[in-house]
Amino acid sequence: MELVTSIAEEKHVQRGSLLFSEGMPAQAFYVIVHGSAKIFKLSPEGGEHIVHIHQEGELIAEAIIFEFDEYPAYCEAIEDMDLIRFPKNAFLDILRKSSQLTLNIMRAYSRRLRQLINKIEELSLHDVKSRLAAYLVNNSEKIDGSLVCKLSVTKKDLASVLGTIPETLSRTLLFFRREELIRVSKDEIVILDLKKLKSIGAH
Amino acid sequence: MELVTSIAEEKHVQRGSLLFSEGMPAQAFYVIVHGSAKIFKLSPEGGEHIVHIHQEGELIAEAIIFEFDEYPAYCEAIEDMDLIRFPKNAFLDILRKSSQLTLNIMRAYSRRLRQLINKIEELSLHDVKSRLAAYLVNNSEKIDGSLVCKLSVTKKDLASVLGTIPETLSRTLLFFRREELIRVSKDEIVILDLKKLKSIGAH
DNA sequence: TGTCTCACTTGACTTAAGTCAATGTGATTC
DNA sequence: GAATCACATTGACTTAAGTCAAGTGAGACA
Repeated sequence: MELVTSIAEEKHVQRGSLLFSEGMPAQAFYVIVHGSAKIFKLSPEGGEHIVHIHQEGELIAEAIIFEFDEYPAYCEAIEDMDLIRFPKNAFLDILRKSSQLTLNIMRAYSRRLRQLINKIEELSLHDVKSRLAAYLVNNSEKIDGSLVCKLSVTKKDLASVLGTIPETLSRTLLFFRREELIRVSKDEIVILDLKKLKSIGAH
Repeated sequence: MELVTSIAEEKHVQRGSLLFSEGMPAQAFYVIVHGSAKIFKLSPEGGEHIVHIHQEGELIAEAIIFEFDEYPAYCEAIEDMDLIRFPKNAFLDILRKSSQLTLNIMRAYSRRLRQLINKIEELSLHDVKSRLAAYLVNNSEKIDGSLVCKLSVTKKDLASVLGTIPETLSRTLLFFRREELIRVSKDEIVILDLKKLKSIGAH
């Protein structure tokens, strides 16, 4: 583990700028010390689709260790980020010797795999109403008696995470509001009827 | 590696029967020696969505090594299968000692991750026409001068792989036929205009 | 050989969700 | 405080793709 620290470098990325672009030579992966970032793909028409949003403490692009010569997507800072950078080749050398470390990374892989499989299930099996309902249920926390879903990203980004567009998200939120399932304020959504949301989320 | 062989067991599964079901205790993962299988999820209405189709030589459910106590999806044999079964706990013990093996497994993980990310991109960024076109382009092989996509699965299953339904697949194939991009026979599709298909696939 | 059963196809209809366009809102900057 | 800019909302319209239903074709099995 000391070896790992010895190859690590600090890095800072400002909100709105790219950590890497799709197609760039992939020479390093990162851990977020502070801040957040979105991983996204661009459609030929320029529409972006967010594959994942990374928060503090998470690994970014660790898949490049084995598989990729180029980054397979874009990564843009949502907030200013402090990062630790791990050069790929130096890291691989260490991996060959260590064992517990590889186990930890594999655990991270497994988790990511599960998330992706769930996401595929959502996209192909459920409509936007269900996807939003499931998101709200899974991302809410109890704050003095009521369930609240903090909007850590803009609605535009949330739409992209859900595999839709801002207009549709807006309309779906409106629908939920009219049904009195939620109450929406600037940066949070209060859940009024968890049971109904859950049943919509399960479709 | 001899250790690994020592914990392995043979297993046979007949076409149409389940290797495991979603929610079953996950005590082992498998390698396909012969045959093929589909990994799928069920919607509440009973519709199935195929997440992946595994062929000879591939690992099945290796993600359960770390992450899952229960299988996260269904697995059904498409053809009769000969398998090698690896009990999870015995395998984990070996992993802790070996290093090259973990590297190989991680490489498999990375590959799977990339496939899933591509699939998410496809589902959320592209329509059925593009998805089918991309599938045909990526799954065809040159057989005496002409590009052919062997249908190793039924059209029903192919539809599910593409995140759609048989009716829509049928119509889309009809559309491609009318445009003279492909010629469809019982169990294979001949590609007549690769360039146009590619441009549709890229959307 | 017929019939049973699937897989597949095709048609008519419906609908979820996207596009385009207009307008509103809230934060930042000069 | 006015101006700007991106995000957000809402309306009118379009369309891809799903549902439902009817019909075709081909292999399996008695």
